[in-house]
Amino acid sequence: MGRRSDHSRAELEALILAEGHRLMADVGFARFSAREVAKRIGYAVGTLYNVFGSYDMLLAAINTRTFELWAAHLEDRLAAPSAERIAALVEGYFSFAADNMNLWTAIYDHRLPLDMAMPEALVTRRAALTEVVVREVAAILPPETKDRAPRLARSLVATVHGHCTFALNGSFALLGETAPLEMAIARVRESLIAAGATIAD
Amino acid sequence: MGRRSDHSRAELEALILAEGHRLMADVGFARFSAREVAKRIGYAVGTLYNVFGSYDMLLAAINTRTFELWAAHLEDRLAAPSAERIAALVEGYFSFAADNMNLWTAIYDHRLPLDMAMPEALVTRRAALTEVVVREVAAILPPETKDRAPRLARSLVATVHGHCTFALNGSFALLGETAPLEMAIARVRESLIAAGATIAD
DNA sequence: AATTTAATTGAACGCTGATCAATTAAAATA
DNA sequence: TATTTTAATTGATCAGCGTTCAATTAAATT
Repeated sequence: MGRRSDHSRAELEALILAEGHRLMADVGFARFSAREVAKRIGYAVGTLYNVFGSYDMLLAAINTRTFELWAAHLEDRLAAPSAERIAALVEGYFSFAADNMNLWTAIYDHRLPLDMAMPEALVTRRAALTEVVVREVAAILPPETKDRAPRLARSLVATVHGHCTFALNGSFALLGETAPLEMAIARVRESLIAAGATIAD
Repeated sequence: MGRRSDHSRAELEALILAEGHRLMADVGFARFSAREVAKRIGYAVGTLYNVFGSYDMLLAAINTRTFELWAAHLEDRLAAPSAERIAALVEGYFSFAADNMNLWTAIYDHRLPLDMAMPEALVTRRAALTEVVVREVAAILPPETKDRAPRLARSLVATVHGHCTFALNGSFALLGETAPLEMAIARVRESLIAAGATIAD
């Protein structure tokens, strides 16, 4: 068939994704552009559209990759926890966001058009992040209430997300708060203890 | 002086702000443009730049107005609370965001360049929102711990913000959560009770 | 009436996402 | 090998964006 480059379709997709992810990390959502990705990999803009279909789908793919790196980061922290596991989880949430601000921010900056659904495959890959938290929450809930872990875990992720957002966008600093991470950990502990969890320290 | 329109400088600023706010509500952050605002009020683009200095400052002004409407909405809910006051506050946070999605979202979509500080006047006006929450939290804390109200209030706002974000961006729905508001209220109550607050219901 | 002053303009610049007829080269066929 | 078919790739083109600033306009001053 008429391909004329060194790359198979799958390789090309991976190439675009890798360079797109790099560009997003470098310049952030507002300055990201498909043209710049194309220029950096030596292809024309049209090729990116052929491979990903639209700008939105390219962004969705890039952000999904970020989700996966984020989940891996959490697992890293849990593999050699420097604190109690729940605190390590919250710290991992924060440190990934802080160390990858542009990537992390892009996840929430990008919204698909209302008439455009996230492909099932991407949904599944993104869900892995929450699943780590569900597992850890279930592990410390009393056996008879473990079925509450999914809902509680999602709610705690939301709690941490809010604190992380305000920490990184400067809202906390503006209001004089100097220890957002400690605040987030405290709120999560309170809710877990209210749910009957047993936490060390 | 050489003004040639019907509007004083202050009136023109108010006109741009009003129309800009309307456009933001209509089309959202991604489709908002200074050119479209100019077209709608019958001025040239350059005039908006003369009045606001930059696109960023126009957006900051529009979002500050949204903050004020939001705070007013909270006070409305508190004036005739349909539930216990803290629950009414959380409900007010959610309902403003849900009823003004484009405006609410724009607050967090827009970030000033790192080398550009938010004007002090705007910071002050935005802070009014948090002050409502600080006041309500202080009112239910034991007298001897009222000095903890500011930090705790900010943290609870972050908690609610996270839940509201996930509720509106579809994260909760995607994970099967159907009652984000109730979740947020539960988390806030747990933290307030842990801090020794007395809450009705 | 002539001059000064300041508000307002809008063409120009370099960028964006998106499209799609034209081009290219590999694969299939004769 | 020569021809035809097929599909990957291109990039000019379009409409739009934020931003600038010399030129224009009209009000205020002299």
